[in-house]
Amino acid sequence: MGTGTRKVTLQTVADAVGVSRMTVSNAFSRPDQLSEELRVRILDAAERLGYVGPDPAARGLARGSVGAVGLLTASLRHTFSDEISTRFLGAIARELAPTGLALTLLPTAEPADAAPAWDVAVDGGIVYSCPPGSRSIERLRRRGVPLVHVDQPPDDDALAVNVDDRAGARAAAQHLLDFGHRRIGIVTVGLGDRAGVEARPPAELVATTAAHAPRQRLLGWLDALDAAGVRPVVARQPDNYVDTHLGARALLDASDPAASVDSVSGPASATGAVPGPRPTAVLCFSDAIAEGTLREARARGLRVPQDLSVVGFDDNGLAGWTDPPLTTVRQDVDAKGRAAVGALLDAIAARRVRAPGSPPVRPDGPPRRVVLPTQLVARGSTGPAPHA
Amino acid sequence: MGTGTRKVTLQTVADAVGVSRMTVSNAFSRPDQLSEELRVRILDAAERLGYVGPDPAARGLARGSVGAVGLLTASLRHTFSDEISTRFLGAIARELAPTGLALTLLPTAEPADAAPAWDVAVDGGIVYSCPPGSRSIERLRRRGVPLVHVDQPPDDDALAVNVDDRAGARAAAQHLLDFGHRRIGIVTVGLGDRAGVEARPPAELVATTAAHAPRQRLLGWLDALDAAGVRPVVARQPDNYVDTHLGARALLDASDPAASVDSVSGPASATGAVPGPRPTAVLCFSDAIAEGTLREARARGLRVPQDLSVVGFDDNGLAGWTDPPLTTVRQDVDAKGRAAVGALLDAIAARRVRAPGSPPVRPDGPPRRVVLPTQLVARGSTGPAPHA
DNA sequence: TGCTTGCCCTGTACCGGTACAGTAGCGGTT
DNA sequence: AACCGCTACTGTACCGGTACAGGGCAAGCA
Repeated sequence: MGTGTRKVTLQTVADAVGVSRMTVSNAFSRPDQLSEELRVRILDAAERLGYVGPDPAARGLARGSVGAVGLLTASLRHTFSDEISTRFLGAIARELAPTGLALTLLPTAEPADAAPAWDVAVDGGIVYSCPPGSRSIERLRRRGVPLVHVDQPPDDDALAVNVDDRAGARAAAQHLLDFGHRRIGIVTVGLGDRAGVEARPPAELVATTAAHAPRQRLLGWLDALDAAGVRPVVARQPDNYVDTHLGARALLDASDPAASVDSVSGPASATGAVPGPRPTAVLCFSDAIAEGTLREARARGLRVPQDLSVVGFDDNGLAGWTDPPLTTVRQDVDAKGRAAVGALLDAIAARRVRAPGSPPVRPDGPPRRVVLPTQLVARGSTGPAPHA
Repeated sequence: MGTGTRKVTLQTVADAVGVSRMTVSNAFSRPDQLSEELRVRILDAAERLGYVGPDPAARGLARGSVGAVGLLTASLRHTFSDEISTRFLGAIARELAPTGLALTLLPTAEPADAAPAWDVAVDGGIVYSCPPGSRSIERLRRRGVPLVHVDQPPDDDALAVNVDDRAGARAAAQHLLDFGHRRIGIVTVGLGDRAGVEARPPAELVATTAAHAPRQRLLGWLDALDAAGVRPVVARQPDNYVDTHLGARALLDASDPAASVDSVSGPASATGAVPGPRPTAVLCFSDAIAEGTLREARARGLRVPQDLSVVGFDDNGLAGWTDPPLTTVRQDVDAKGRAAVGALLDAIAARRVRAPGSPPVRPDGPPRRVVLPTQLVARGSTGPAPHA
């Protein structure tokens, strides 16, 4: 108990038992490398001396792997607010659990860049809804850490897991068209932080939308609408997880029942979105926004789906419980997590056999790229277009 | 490009530039230790050679800190399903972001104990709703890693952040009593995985409930109910995040309108919960369960609050949006996260000045222990007891 | 008896950095 | 000229482990 209590290390235990340091190491990390009897003796001595086990940092350095995978995501605030992101995280955690790997949430922000190049050791990384080219990602890539990109625009040869957002959105829009809707609104994100209605033409909106999912969904909606000659009214929904009705409010505010402009008249009016008759249906970026739209509709005395059809996206846990239950596009978030973790574990394993610090290129076969399907789930929030 | 491409390290760069290894290290980690001109030269050379920066594992070992804090939680599946846990995680992440520290989700499960003592390096840990005495926690504690316990039963001298669940629950129960309710149901978790009504006396239920929050809330409810001589009917809600109505269903199934037993008759009937008249009010462990209870009530044609009052707990994001809006007990999850991270950062800082591997005991002052208040939020889901 | 085999254990050589205590040079006092 | 205090860089000594290639020794086998 003197002041000179040096840190207890493998050596301390080795000396106490009278074996080599290596044997103590094996007692903890490779039980099959020594006799059971000696192992027990060592473990007892360790317990007695207060040795808790190999220091993870040192082990990580020596082994070249640390037992953790990183999650790179733009904003964690964001990630924990959105139900789909959260469920995705949960799926990852669930997949990782049996492997014993930890999940490290890496800060991508790098607030003051002056800060020391903070960097945490990981054996692999999942890049999720993260602006491509971020410095953290680049660093990991160059270091040869296996990365899996999820819901990201296709990068050069990188493992990727994506959802067929575009096809899902297309199906959603087609669903409305099949019901006879011709005046269709869109409420989506990624176009700015202030709610409002877009005057810009759709093509420009696509170009403006940087984030992957919003862009793909917009593309999908437009695929179907363009083919039908329908030009939608697009409203901006702020990236805000409580006021999910603001986009719908802007959309419905913009419609002037007195106006006679027919939005079916095609892409003629170059002025963009002008006040027109109220849409009879709304395509929403997410179920959360769709739910806000339902609230907004109710607040205005609009019946859903008689007066207004509403389509969501994701099929989150609430979609089936709203009133009316939400027609939406389902994505399998669990499958996404499974695929991501699976691919990552494969890549980590492959790296281990090949070379400890080998080049980041993958000479063998094409990079594994998964695209998960989406599926339209028709519920009660959509119905035939009302007679004009 | 030859096969002999050795790993690029500090030394590689040092040799290329013609300086000592230490100087290269400083160029990355302590820019003020060398002239700007040389630093630029070194950084350029590093870039050219493909050196990405100090290896985090090695740096962690040498520095004694890795730039990450751990989150120890019983089941991550659990943690990501519950909105309150999720928001707590978000709050932690938000607090951590400006510090540049990563958040590592440590697996507490240790499935096959035979697995190598998986252990990831962290500078500190937050223990959240985790069975006390878990091996991972114990290991970190003995290693001298600062830990903050959140929503955990008070441990021996450990930093702790708690919420005054008991007072909140007491207030909730008192609120019902003030409305004249005497037949009160409780739907809570932690009593088993099958929905049903408890026959055991309340005292035993308290003893059975191991998890901290469920126990404290139960204690709080009973504080008020006991004082009023009311004996509640307790229903078990499985720890299940989709079928949140099962507890309420069991509770309401158990009530037989024909029976004449009056639960106000005090703790006389030693047989425990017998079919009695339907409760006029329900105390729920969480808002999620309260929401399920609202659904169940509606499905049975019970009006809330005219026929049945419902109280939740937590004041989650949905509580204000249900129909009717939920009376609940608010806890400030953000404050909880802030307090936890604050205490942890203090402890980490304190450890650094004291000694790198000093004893885990804290000789100075009493351990910092925070208890955050709760607050009853009365909304529309509670009202006067109906006339019998 | 001699040779192989396999089990246990040990010695050496790293893993890739950082802390800390110098040392050299240099402009400026006294 | 001796002394001082700076700034800029260097050398050494770790940080606490693990991989891998032996080496001693008893059992198995011809």
